[in-house]
Amino acid sequence: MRHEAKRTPTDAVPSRTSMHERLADELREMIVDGRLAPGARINEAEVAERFSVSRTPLREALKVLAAEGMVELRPHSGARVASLTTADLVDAFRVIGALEGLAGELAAQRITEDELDEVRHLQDEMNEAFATNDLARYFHANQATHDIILTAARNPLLQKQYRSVSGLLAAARFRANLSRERWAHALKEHEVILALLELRQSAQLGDVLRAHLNNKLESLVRRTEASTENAPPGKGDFR
Amino acid sequence: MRHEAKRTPTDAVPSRTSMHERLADELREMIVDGRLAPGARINEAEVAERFSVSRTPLREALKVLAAEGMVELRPHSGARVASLTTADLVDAFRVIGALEGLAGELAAQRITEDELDEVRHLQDEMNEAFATNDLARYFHANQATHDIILTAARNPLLQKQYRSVSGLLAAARFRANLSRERWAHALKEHEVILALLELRQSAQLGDVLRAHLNNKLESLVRRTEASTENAPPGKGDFR
DNA sequence: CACTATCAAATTGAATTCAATCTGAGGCAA
DNA sequence: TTGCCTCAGATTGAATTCAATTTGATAGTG
Repeated sequence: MRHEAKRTPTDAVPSRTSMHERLADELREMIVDGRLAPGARINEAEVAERFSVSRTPLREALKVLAAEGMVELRPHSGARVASLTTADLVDAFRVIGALEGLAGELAAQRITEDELDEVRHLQDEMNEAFATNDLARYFHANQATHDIILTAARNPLLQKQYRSVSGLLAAARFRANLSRERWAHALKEHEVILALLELRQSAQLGDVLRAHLNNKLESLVRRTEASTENAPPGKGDFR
Repeated sequence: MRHEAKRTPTDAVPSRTSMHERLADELREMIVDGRLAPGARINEAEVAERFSVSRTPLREALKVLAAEGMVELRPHSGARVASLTTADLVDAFRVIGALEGLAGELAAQRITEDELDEVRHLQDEMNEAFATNDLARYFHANQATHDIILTAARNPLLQKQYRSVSGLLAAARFRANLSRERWAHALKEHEVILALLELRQSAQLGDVLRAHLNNKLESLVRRTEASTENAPPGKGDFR
């Protein structure tokens, strides 16, 4: 029955998502993009004040982030942005590898022609980035590619798990600073990935993606075993 | 008989873990073992009353469980125990497969002799269970085996992710009711698993475990495509 | 000087209170 | 009857309040 549509005052009305969810999203973003550094203390009163909410929904958000591993909660002490040890990083890489392998297997079966086109385009972009030595652009196109694969897998749970772990890695400010050599190698790997997607070789793509991530891991380990760098504590604190 | 000077120790002592954590654990357990059925409504006041706490920590626990996918929160309506569609089940199985494959790869490299002994013992137990047609005992030994593998992988993040997804499956009351034939097949697979663990064939074990899970998935799909069974709503509600 | 004990201020944990929204039973008109 | 409307009670969402614990500064002691 058609009744006169109610007004939907989009900005006067309390958003349709709950407070704690928006807070969790916002904080997660701040952690992932580095505005909140690993180890940084999170003072409930301060953050609540900054977001103009009470501590109640903020604490709910912190609990969720703690469950995701983004923050550490110590009883009666506060919440801190999680700071991963090198071992944690390696663990996370392995899990990401397994998940990305599965994503590849599924994507090879399910990717659409449109999505394949996007991947091809991103492939070109990565090559250009390599030619012009534009690392940032390469990283961007690289991540976009993996994102398409993840989407093409059509498995929401996989997406959630992947993004969760990938967020942890991003928060750790891990940056695979490529040698020119490894960069070229990665490009080759991406060619294979695209080819296998086009050929819809599910199992092989899974293997290649697992290997791809393993390579990244190896280079990470090699780099880290020399320099044990820690994020300067207190940086990015809320106070 | 002496009168108790204090309340029962269990609820008087300020436990080391926070309230919301214990609540989340308790509720998760209730969901996983079926005391709370999929789709069951969770009334905050009732549950809070039952656990003798205020709604505040309970709501925190519910948020965490929602993030894990164990409950669904609808704004201003209540929380319900998540009820997975068949598609969700398939998705979860695939993710579990990927994670278990990784666990196998790592376990093959890291399992201790003691742990191997445990696996051997459980192997015997599974065989006996098969001989005596004791399904419950088989399931138990089977899960214990996978648990050892997961432990032997020495990757806490992997463990967390695995348990999270595996909890979802358990909550869905999925039960691989084995035909005698598939049961025998599964036993064979377990022999291979043990052998590869002993031989420390990492990659092969990964493949076998992924295949093992895929087989389970296939049998699930085959069974489900005939009968679309839904849990009776309202069963196991808190009210 | 190093080390410990102490205690007020700061901070977190949880209960209570208040506000917003939903649900469902009954009334009413077609 | 059937369908819609209304409104009170139930329920959830968030703020506030109160209690418990930690922290850090300070003073005292060997």
